[in-house]
Amino acid sequence: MNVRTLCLSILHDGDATGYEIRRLSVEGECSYFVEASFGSIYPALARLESEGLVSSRLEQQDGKPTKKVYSITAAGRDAFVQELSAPLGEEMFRSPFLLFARFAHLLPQELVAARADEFLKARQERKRILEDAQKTTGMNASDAWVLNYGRAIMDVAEEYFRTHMDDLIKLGRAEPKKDAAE
Amino acid sequence: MNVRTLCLSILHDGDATGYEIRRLSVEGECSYFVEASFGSIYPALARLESEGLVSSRLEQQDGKPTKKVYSITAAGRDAFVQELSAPLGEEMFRSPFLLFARFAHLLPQELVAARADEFLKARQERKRILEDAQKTTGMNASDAWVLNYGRAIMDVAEEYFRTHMDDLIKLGRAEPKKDAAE
DNA sequence: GGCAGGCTATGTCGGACCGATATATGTCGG
DNA sequence: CCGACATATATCGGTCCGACATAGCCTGCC
Repeated sequence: MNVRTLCLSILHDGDATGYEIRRLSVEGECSYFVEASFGSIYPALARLESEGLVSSRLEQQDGKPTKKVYSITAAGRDAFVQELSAPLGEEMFRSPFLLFARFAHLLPQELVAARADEFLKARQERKRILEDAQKTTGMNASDAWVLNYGRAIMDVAEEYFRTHMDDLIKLGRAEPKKDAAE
Repeated sequence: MNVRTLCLSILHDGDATGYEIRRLSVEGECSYFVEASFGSIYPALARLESEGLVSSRLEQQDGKPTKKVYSITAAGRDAFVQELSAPLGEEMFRSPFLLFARFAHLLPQELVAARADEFLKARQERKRILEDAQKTTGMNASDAWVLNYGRAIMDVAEEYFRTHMDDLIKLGRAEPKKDAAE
C-alpha cells in the first residue's frame, strides 16, 4: 500500500492538489491509518501523471498561489481497483511512547508524567478529528464503517489510558539527582 | 525513535545477536509497536559498535553457524537513557486493510469476505503472541503495564471487528462479472 | 509604513528504513 | 541425495520521511 495508491484513493473521491492530499492524509478522516509527506506525494503525483493515471490542470486563485489540480483518469480508476484487488500489506503500528513506557523505571517520574500527559492530549486530539469527520455529510457506507471501527478502538484506548496512566507514572524514578538542587 | 534505539532497548535487557533482535522485534512482546528488518538492524549494530555503545564477541555453536553476540556498554546505557529523555516521535498506524475497506463497494463481495477473514486471523495471531508473552516470567512492572495496555486494545479491536465484519462484507459488490461464468 | 509570522502552494534532497536477495552452514524428512 | 527449512550475517535498490528552499499573499502589531 504505497503513496501512489493513497493518492489514487483520494482522487477517486474528487479532484485535489498535492497540498490538499497531504492535508487530508494528515488531518482527514483517514489520518489515523494512512499518512504521507510532501516528499513522497509530489513525486508520486508526477509519476502517476507520466503514466496517464491522473491528469492535471493549473488553476489561478486570487490571494493564493496558483495550484495544480489533479484528476483521476479512467485508467487510474482501473489501476486503483487492480491495486485493491492485490494482496494487502501488513498492518503496522509504531509507538515511541510505548517503548519509552517500557523503561519508565529508568526515568525521572516528572518526565514520565509529562510524556503521559502529552500522549493523552495527542490521543484526544486524534479522537476529536474522527468525531469531526463523522459529522460531515456526503459519506458513503464504507467510509462510515471504517470510521466507526476507528472510533470504537480509540474510545477504548483513551479510556483505558486515562484510568491507568497513574500506575505508569508511579513506576518512574522518584527524586532523581536531588543533590543538584541543594 | 530509530532502529539504533530499538537495538539498545533490547540489549539493555540482555545480550543478543542481530538475528535474535530481529526475531524479538517481530515475534516478541513488543512486536506490536516496534519492528525492524535485517536491512536496518545489522547496519545499526555496526554503527553502534563503531561508536562504542555496544561491544561484540563471536560465539561458535555446534549445529549452527557462528554468531556475533552484542552487549551494551556503560556508554550505551547512558546514550539509551539520553535518547528516552529526548522528545518522542509521533505514534504511527498504517492499515492497508482499512484503506481497502473504505472502497469495499467497488470490490466483489467474495474478495471483501476473504480479506476480512485474513484480517481477523492476523489480529487473533497478534493477540496470541501477546498472551504468550504475558505468561513468561522475569517481566518487570513497566513491561507488564505496556503489555496490559496492548491487550486491552487488541481485545476490543478483535471483538468489535468480529461482531461487525458481516456489515462490511455486505457492502461488497454482489455477483461481479456474472456473465463470464455462464 | 514596514515587517515578522503564518498560510497556501510546489518542489528537492539526504538519510532512514523495508523487502528482497546473496551467502553459508547444518538438520531433517522423503 | 536433495529440497525444504532454520540459523546467521550482510548488502542493495527503491520507497518514504523530515527538513529545507522558494515564493506570493494576508494579518496583526509596533
